[in-house]
Amino acid sequence: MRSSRTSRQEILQKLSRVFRRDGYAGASLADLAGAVGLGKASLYQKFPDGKVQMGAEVLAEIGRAFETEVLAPVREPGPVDARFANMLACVRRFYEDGKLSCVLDTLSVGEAGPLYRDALSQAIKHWQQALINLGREAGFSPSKAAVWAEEFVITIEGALVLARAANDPEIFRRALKRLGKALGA
Amino acid sequence: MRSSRTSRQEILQKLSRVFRRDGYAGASLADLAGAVGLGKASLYQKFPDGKVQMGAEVLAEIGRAFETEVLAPVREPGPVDARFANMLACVRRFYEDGKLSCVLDTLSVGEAGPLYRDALSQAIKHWQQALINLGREAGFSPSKAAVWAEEFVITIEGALVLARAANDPEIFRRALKRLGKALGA
DNA sequence: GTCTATAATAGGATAGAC
DNA sequence: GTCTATCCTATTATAGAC
Repeated sequence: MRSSRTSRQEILQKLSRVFRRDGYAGASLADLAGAVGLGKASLYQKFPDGKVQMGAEVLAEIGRAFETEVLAPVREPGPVDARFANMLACVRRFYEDGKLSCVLDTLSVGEAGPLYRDALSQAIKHWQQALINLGREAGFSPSKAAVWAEEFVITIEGALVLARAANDPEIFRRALKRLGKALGA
Repeated sequence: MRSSRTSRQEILQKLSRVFRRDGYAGASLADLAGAVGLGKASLYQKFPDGKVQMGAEVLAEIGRAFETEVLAPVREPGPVDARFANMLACVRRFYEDGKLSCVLDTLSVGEAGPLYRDALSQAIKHWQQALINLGREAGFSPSKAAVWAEEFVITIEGALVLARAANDPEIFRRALKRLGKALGA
C-alpha cells in the first residue's frame, strides 16, 4: 500500500516534468510514457482516462509537493525573516533555479485551461493565503498583506516566463533576490 | 502591394490570436486555417514552411504591432507621467484586459522555445529598453531604471499567467493599477 | 503489470482541379 | 488563390499475449 503509493507518486513526478516543460497539448503520450519508462499501454492501465486524468493527478501531486516542500517550512517555529528566506530557497529549488516552468502557466493554456481551472485557482489561493499569513506576522495590514502576496506570486510566475522565453534562468534568480529584500519594505 | 501587405497583416493578426490562446503545440492547422477563414491548403500557399513559418511571422507582426501600439506612444512629446499612464492603457488594450495571453509565454513552451528564442529575447530587450529610457527620464539612476524595467515586464507576464490560470482578468487589471502608482516611488 | 500489435483518429503537408 | 481530395505520420486509445 505504502510502496504502491510511493511508486505512483514517483510516476506523477516524472509526468509532471513533461507537462511543465511541454505544456498540456505539447505532451504526447509517447513523451509521457517515455519519461515514466513504461509503454503507452501500461500508462493507460494506471490512468484509464488518459491524458486528462494524468494532468489532474499531476496537479494534485504538485499541490501536495508544493505544500510540503515550500509552504510547510514557512509554518515552522522561528523568526519571520528566517522562514521567509527559507521559503525563497525552497521556491528556487521547486522551480529548479528557473529552468522548470510552473503548472499554473503550462497547464492553463488552451484546452487545458477549462479542464484544470478549479485546481489551478485553488492552488493560487492556497499559496497566497500562506503568504498573507506570513505578511501578517511580519506586521503588514490585512490589505497590505493581500497585495504583497498577490505581487509575490505574480513575480514568480512572470520571472519564470521571462527566464524561459529568453532562456536565461538568471532572470528568475534576480527576481528571487529582489523578493528577498522586500519583506522589510 | 500595399493592399496585399495589409491583407497579410490581417491574416497574421488572426493567426496570432490562436497562438496566444492555445500555444504553439495547441494550435492546429485546422484551427489556424479556420481563424483566417481559409482552407489548410490555402494557408500553405501563403506559408510554404507551415506552422513554423506562421509562428515566426506572427512574432514579427506582433513585435511590429507592439512597437506602434504600445511603445511608440511613449516616445511622443509630453510629461513623463502622462506618457507612462498612456503606455499602461495601451498595454491593457494590447492584452485585451488580461483575457489574451502574451506570446512570450505561449510561444516559449516546449518545442516552440528553441524555434523562437532569438525573436523572444529580442522582444524582451526591446520592451525593457523603452522602459529604461522612460525610467531615466523620470529621474531613475541607470541601475534603478534597469531593475524597474525588468520588474515591470515580469509583473505584466506574471499577471497574465495568473489571470488566465484563475480565469480572473481582474488580477491583470489590479496589477496594471499598481504599476501605475509605482513610477513616482 | 507490462508488452506488442493494432485500431481509429487527428494533424501536418501536398497534388491537382477549378 | 482557393478548394477538394489525398497522403503520411503522429497521436490517442484499446485488445490481447505473456
